[in-house]
Amino acid sequence: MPYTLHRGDALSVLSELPDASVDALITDPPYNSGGRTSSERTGRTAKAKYTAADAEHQLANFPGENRDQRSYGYWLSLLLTESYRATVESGTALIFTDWRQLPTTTDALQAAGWTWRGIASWHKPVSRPQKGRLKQSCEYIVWGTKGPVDANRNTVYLPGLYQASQPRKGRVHITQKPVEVMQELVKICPEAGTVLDPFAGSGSTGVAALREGRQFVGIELSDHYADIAEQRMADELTQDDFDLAGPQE
Amino acid sequence: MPYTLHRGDALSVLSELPDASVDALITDPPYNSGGRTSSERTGRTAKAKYTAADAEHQLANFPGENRDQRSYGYWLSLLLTESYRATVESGTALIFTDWRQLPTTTDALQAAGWTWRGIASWHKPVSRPQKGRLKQSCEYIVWGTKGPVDANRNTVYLPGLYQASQPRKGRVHITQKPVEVMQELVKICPEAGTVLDPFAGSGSTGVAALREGRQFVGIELSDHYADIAEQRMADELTQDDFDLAGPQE
DNA sequence: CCTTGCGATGAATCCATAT
DNA sequence: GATATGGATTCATCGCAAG
Repeated sequence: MPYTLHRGDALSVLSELPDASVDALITDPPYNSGGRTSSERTGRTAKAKYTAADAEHQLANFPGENRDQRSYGYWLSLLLTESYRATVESGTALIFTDWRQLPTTTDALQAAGWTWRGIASWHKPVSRPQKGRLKQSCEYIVWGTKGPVDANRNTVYLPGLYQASQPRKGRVHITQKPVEVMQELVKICPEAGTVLDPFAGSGSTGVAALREGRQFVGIELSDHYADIAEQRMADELTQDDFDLAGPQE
Repeated sequence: MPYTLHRGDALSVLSELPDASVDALITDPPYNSGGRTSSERTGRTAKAKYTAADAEHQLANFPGENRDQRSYGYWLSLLLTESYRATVESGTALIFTDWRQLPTTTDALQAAGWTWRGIASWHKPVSRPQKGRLKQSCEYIVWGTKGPVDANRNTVYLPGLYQASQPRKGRVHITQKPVEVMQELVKICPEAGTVLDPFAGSGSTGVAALREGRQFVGIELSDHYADIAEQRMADELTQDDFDLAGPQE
């Protein structure tokens, strides 16, 4: 089976993963931002913060959006420390973040022992303009490695800017990432290596990993989203088998 | 005269500017990054750090690249504090930075009293790819305001991503910014308002401000670059007059 | 005027060697 | 042992000249 999906809290499950068992950590943790005051950030649900009041979709809420600034940094450090342990030498971490949490994320990454290597941008062409302001049309991918970069182990050349709109049709998660972007990013993991995503959500990272011939280990707390992720990954494999065998006559 | 160029150290000259005399701070300070060890960062010239070993151009060096990490943050805070004082209420700051100094820049901005509002990206299509890595193809624009955003004062909608290559033809500064990008950015300053750039360099911000009908106050330490900036801005005005009057017959 | 081809370049990063 | 210097890497893009 090229993928495993654990159900439970990210930190608890991570602590049970064996040392040096994955090649790349690629994840999109809850941002705990989206609000000017502490109470706006911590007292509201993800859905209230990240979806417009007039949005008509009925996407499910997700947990883990109630930390204040300090505890967010602390919690993220713990998480990245456990992930570091589970990653092989010269393995890579790619962490999605928004502008507000970017400095905290680079701090937490380094606090956890990773060598910070840079920032890439994900540009979302469809985003709301605001009068008298610069549009917040990018999210950011903070990346680093466990020790030195091994150019023999990983021979791809990846871009520093990814452009794609959030999925609209068939979207099942509020902050779902486009699979085409994730497919590019999983190439940072050596072929047939293992990608870890402790916040699997609706499973886009897993789908992308499978499509690119990587193994996948995911963790998801919410049963609602874990069910969706399992289904999407299973469909992906069936589709692959179909492609390989061709239609039966 | 729609522009003024002071020659001297940014901090010293800033301290002599009157309170609330400019509408927007738009600048590209020296980054003091580039290098893994302290001595690599502080002991080498800008040219040694930021130009490829095989480059054939002979652009002049620029000063101010010898601060270590802590003093960079301290110095930038002082600078942004003085700029804050010189800026009107609801005025805007746009500060260029690279990935390494981005967290320090957001800290310094806030330490100086500005309200941090976001990050925009400048994507440079021409940048060196590297094996096993994500390309560093973006620089970042950290932006904030002095107090609340006043949407009546400033009615433009600005993008969050700017794509343009560094000037190639006629480039005079190692880190010269494309005028078309700066022309977009100066629109954050109300029409006929004043843009301040304490690191004027070869004067691209000034040229952009003049083209967009904004006043400009610049500061530049190096006489070499101050001469170039004066010339470029003077040419810009002559060109404008020419455009307005049409060719003489 | 448009197309093709060639050459130069990058706010980079790292390793090997010298001091 | 820490720091300084030199050289190799790599490709999308852009300027320019030729066709």
